[in-house]
Order: sequence, then C-alpha cells, then structure tokens
Amino acid sequence: MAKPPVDEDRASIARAERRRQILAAAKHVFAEAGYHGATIGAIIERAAIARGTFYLYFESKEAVFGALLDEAMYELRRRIVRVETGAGSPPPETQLLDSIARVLEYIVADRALAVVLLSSSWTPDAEAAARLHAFYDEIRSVIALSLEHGAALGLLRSTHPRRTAAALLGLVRGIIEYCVTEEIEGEISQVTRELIDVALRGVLRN
Amino acid sequence: MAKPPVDEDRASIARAERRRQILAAAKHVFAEAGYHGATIGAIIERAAIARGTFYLYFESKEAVFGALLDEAMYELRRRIVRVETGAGSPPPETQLLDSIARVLEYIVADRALAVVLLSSSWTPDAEAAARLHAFYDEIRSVIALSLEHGAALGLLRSTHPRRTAAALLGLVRGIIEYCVTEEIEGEISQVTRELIDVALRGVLRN
Amino acid sequence: MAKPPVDEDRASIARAERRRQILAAAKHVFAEAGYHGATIGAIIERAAIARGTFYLYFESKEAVFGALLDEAMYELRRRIVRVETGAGSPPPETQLLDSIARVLEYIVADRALAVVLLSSSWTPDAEAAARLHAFYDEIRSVIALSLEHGAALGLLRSTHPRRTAAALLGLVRGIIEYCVTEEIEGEISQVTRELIDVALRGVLRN
Amino acid sequence: MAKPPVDEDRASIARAERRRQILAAAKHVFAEAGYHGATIGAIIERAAIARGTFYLYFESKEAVFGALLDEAMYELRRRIVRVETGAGSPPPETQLLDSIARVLEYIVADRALAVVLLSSSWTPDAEAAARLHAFYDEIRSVIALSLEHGAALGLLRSTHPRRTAAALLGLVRGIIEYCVTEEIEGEISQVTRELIDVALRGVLRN
DNA sequence: AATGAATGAGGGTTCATTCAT
DNA sequence: CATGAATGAACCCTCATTCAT
Repeated sequence: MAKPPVDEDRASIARAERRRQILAAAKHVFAEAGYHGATIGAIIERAAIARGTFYLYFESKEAVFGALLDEAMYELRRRIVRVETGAGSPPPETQLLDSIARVLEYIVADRALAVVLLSSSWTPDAEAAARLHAFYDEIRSVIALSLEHGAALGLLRSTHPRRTAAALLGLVRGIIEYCVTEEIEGEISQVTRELIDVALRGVLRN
Repeated sequence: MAKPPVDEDRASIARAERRRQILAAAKHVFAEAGYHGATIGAIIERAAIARGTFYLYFESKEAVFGALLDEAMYELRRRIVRVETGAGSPPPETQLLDSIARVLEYIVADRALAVVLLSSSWTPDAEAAARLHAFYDEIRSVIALSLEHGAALGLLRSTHPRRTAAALLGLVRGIIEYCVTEEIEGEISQVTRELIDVALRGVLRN
Repeated sequence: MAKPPVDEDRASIARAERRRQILAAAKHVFAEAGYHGATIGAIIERAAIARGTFYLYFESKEAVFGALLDEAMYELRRRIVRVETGAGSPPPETQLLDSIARVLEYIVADRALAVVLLSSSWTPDAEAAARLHAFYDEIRSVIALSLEHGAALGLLRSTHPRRTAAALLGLVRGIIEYCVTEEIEGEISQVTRELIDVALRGVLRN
Repeated sequence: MAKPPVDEDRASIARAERRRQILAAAKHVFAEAGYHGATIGAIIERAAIARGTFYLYFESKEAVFGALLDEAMYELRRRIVRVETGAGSPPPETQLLDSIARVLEYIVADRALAVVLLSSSWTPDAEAAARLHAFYDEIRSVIALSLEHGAALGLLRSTHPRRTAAALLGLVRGIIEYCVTEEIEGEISQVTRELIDVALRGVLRN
C-alpha cells in the first residue's frame, strides 16, 4: 500500500516540474518576442522538449500565456495588502512601503516576467489582454480607495482618486521598467523608499 | 521647360499624401492588433489601396512601423522643451506644465498613436524597439537633467535623478493610459495640472 | 471604353479557369485518398500551384469538397427528370431510361467524381456529408414518388415505396461502381437498357 | 506442473477477450469518423485501455482496420451459400432468400459494422481497400455464377452476368443502407422478401 | 502485461513579399 | 504608378507510434 501513492506523487511532482519548466521557457520567449511574435517552436526549443510534449501540458499558445498571467497576478495580489488605519496598526506609510517593496522585489527579481507584465497590456488577443487589463484596474482601484481613505482621515490631499491612482500606478511601473532595464538589483529597499518619497512628497523642495 | 517641375511638385505632393494615408491606416491597425498581429492586408484594406501599392511607399512592414515611430517621436520632441531658468524666463513650473500639456494634448488627441507608443516598447523586433527605447531614454535624460538643474538651483529636492526621472515618466504614461482608456478628453489642462501637482508636491497633505 | 471590360473578362475567365483546375485536382485527390486522407499538399501538387494560391480560390479544404459536391449535385439534378404521364408524353419507360442514361453517361465519364460521390456519403465531417446524404434522400424521394405514381396508374406493382426506392438507388449505384471499376465505357446505352430491364422485370424468366 | 497450461489458457482467453474489446471499440470509431478520421486516441478511450496497450494487440491503425474487415468478411462468407439445384434441394428461391436473410440479419444488427463495410470501400489506404474490394468482387462472382447457373437451367433470363450481379449487389447494399439509416429493425424477413421480389420480378405489374 | 509520457513528422492555414500586367 | 494574383516560408496544432517504468 506504500508504493502506488509514492509513484503517483513522484509522477505528479515530475509533471508539475515539467510544467514549470515549460512556463519558464514560455515566459522568456514571450518577454523577448511579445505574444504574437512568440512561437511554440521557440518555447519548446528553450524548454528542450518535443513539439507534442508542449501540448501535453498546455492546450494552446494562448493557454500558456494565460497561465503565465494568472500565476503572476496571483503572486502580485498576495503581496499587495490594503493599508489599515486601526489603532495598533503600523503607520500607513510603512504599510504602503512594505506592499510596494514586496511587489518590487518579486518583479525585479524576474526580469522576463516584468517585461511580459509591462508590455502585454495591449497586444495579445482579447482574453488575456482583458484579464491583465482587469488586473491593473483592480490595482488602480485599491490605490484609489487608499487615496480616498487617506484623504478622509486628513492624511492625504484631496485629489481625483482614479486619476491620481493611474498616475501612481504608472509611477511604479516606470520604476520597475527602469530597474529591469538598468540591471539594478540588490538595494531595492532604497529604491522603494525613494519611490514612496516622490509619491508622497513630490519632487519639490518644500 | 517650366512645366516639369510643377508636375513633379504635384506628383510629389500626391505621393506624400498617399504616404500619409497609408501611415494613418497602419497606425490604427498597429494600435488594434499590435506589431505582430497587424497584417499588411488589414493596412491596405483600411487605406483602400492595392497590395502592391503598399510596397511602393514602404519597404516592409517593419518600415511603416519605424516611420510611424519616427513621426511620433519627432512630434513629441518638438513639444518637449528643456526648462530654462535665465532671467526673464517664465517660472520653471509653468514651463514644465506647458511641455507636459503640449505632449498630453498631442497624444490624447490620437488614441491610436498613444496605444502604439505605450504598448510597443517591447514587442516589435529589434530595430524599432531599440529606437523607441532610445526615445524614452532620451526623455528620461531630459527629465533627469531638469531634476539635477532644479536641485542645483535649490528648487527641487535632491534625488537620484535617473530613478526619479523614470518614475516621473511612468507617471505621465500612467496618466496617458488612463486618459486614453477612459475616454477623458476635453479638460486636459485640468488633468495636466493635477499631474504636475502630484509630481511636484506628492499626495501627502502637508 | 473597350479595354477595361475586356481585361476584366480576361481576368475573370482566367480566374474561373484556375478554379476549375484546382477543383479537378481536388477531385482526383479526394477520389484517391478520401476526404480525411486528402491533403492540400497533394491537391496543389496536382494542380501545380503554390500553397497560398489554393487559399486564394477556396477558403478551406472543406470548402473545395463542398464545391465539388455542389457542382456534381447540380449536374446530376439537371439530368434527372420526373416521369410524366400526360397524353402525348413519351412512354414512362423511355423517360426513365433517358434520365438514367444521362446520369450514367455523366458519371461514368468522370471516374474520379463517381468515386467521390459513391464513397463520401459517410466519411467527411458533418456539413458535406449531410449535404450528400440529403441529395441521396432527394433522389430516393423522386424514385419513391415515381413508384407510387406508377402503382396508382396500375403500371407498377404495389411495393413499399421508400424501401424499393432505396433498393433501386442501390442498384444504380452498383452498376455505376461496376462501370467505373471495370473501365467499361462506350456502350452505356446498352448497360442502361439492361439495368432498366432488371429493375422493371427482375431476373426471373417469366 | 499441471498449472502452467491452465494459466496459459486463462491468459490466452483473457488476451482474446481484450482483443475483441479493442476491435469493438475500433469498429465504432471507424464507423463514426471513417478510416482517416478515426484516431487511436478515440479507440483507446472507448476501449478504456492505455495507449501502449493498444499496440500490444495490434501493430498499427491499419492493422485493426484490417482485422475488422477480415472478421466481417469471414462472418459474411459463412452466411452466403451457393444456390444448389440438385434433387432434394430446397427451391432455389428459398435458398437465395435464406442467404440474403442471414446476411441482412447479421449486418443490420450491427449498425457500426454496416457503416464500415458500406463506406470504406475506397478510403483506407491501399491494402485494406484492396481486400474489401476483393471481397465484393468475390460476392459479385458468386451472384454472377448463380445467375448463369439459373439461366442455364432456364429459371432465369439471360443477362450479362457480371453486370447484373453488380446491380443486384448494389440493390442489397442500397437496402442495407436504408435499414441502417432508418432504424428499421425487427421485420428483416419482410424486408428481405420484398428485396428478393424486386430482384426476381422487377417493379413492373405484369 | 500494462501504462502513459514523450516524440516528431506532417497537416491545414496565414501572410509578408514579389512581379507580370 | 498602380494593381492583385501568385508565392512559399513559417506558424499552430494533431496524432500514430515508441519506450522507460
């Protein structure tokens, strides 16, 4: 009674491993060529598997792309927490800083993923594009709510929440793009702090 | 023989007109489908020309895309001026605001162009991507220089110039994306003011 | 004013010619390999055209097959006329004989077409199969009606019309298959007469 | 050691059983999709066996198809007996009727088999097609011989034997197709009698 | 004996590009 | 100059077959 389960486990672990391997290959190919430019040929070459094997793990090119996005979105959502202002909570600024730091660390550590997330908002056909779009919308909403909350508490200035949220999301994406392009790893916390500083206090001296 | 030159002019004007017509069609197609997703078939259909005619005006698909970027970059460069601090110059904030307003007006008025510029930074193959990349780098440099300048004059806080520039560029792109997606036209000046406000003073109350 | 129309005509004639050429090639390939076994590669090789050219004339493999069937069914329908029994009409037997002779002549002259029509009633997917099926049903109905008509007039024996019609249709198909396989051309009229004879009077001596 | 043979028997029985199971599954799949449209995947799914297991019992897709035909042809041959005219034999008409009734009963009871037999005469590649072709030829010969025999005895009219045989084979196939398509089971004997009647006496009243 | 993951040749289709008219 | 029919490389995907477990 011991063997079968072990075998099944082994098999299922191997399968999961294979899947990750293909996903990783696909991520790089999508990053380098974009959704349409990416070819199954490139993916399987990078994953060092046969053509047919790919379709054992993913139904289609679209499906891998979707899986990629889903995974990334899941990881990102995990790292973003709404700012709490109850008694005993850490100062809002710290909470915000932590969320962003977690996101930046995750993304900057995975250049390819960053490229996919930053670039694919428009290109791929329908489905996936819509999903990514919805994701960004979700984040903008979180930011907008936080801004309104902060304003209500008198912590933040009163601005058009969604517009400002869009600007701040862009700001973060700008930094990510920079970090990814410039190979700046390591002192993410420093970058994060600067980022927050610009967002909170602007670039003006006073 | 006075005529030929006139004929040539007329011909060359007609030719330029045709070229614009193709470029405009291509812009929309690229915006809707992305670089790889766009097809010559879609472009010529929209431009209402024959297949062969396209190749009379552009060497290849890559070439139209390049021309599109070049034109846009030219227009954008025209609208961005370095902030001057000499005596008699308008206040720096005003100058900055004017630059951004001009850029926003141009871009938001041409949704398709905005989409192409925002999305294509990674996708198309090599050449054009590099050019767009270089363009964004150039803008980041302009911003970084302005930041350093402002800091030297004691107007701005001292920050890591390129990093902050990247953040600010992202901020502008975030707003553009928002305006383009949300169909907010008309009160661009208002949006611009808000944008500048966030950039200069941050979201914090004090 | 004379040229353009002529050009158009020439072009449209050339186009029709090309289409026929592809249809003919497809007919042979379908006859040799069946619907699924047929490949576009085989068709274009036989038609001596490039892969893409095929798709300039037909939307898909299914489409050529459909066009093939439609054409054949049109030709067959033209050759089948309901037996008339009004005063002054030729004797029913003669009319029947003429219909069948016309059908046999058409089909036996085109071995490949015969094979396609005889074999494809089951295989190809859905659409075309249904169309062919409906066609055979239509013919069975014509036969059944004629049988009922003949019985009402006291010319024919009273039998289960649809069952007998199915048997007679099979009889004709059996002969066609035989003629096509055995390379018997030429004296079709003789074969037709025999066929009718068996159908009308059976094989029994008295 | 008395056991091994028993084990072998048991094993060989089990093996034969498995084989039948696969054949049955294959028959349905071939009937539904045709030779080329049928996939090993569909067969093993229907047989509820693993992919590799299939190849333990059949060398290839072609091989199952061949086995299917062989089995069917064997069963059909068993049911067709040449008409005997010796003293003490049952009347020829009865003998003929019995043969056909046996064939019809066998075939109509197995719709899938009927479809395979009726449709696959042309499609599958070479080998199997030739075998089925040969089988039909064999039947045509039996019929032709019977016709000649009957004519020699003065029972049947004198006709071109092979041509008439082809027509009669077609007639039977037409009825089979009808019975299979129209879901008419049960009173096969009635259908058979009608069939023979048409074949022997034709549709004419006199 | 049984399994099912892996393979890769080959199928249908698209589309950037050319060239005779 | 303009046209659009023709081309064929390249793409995504399927499926018969193999082989390590």
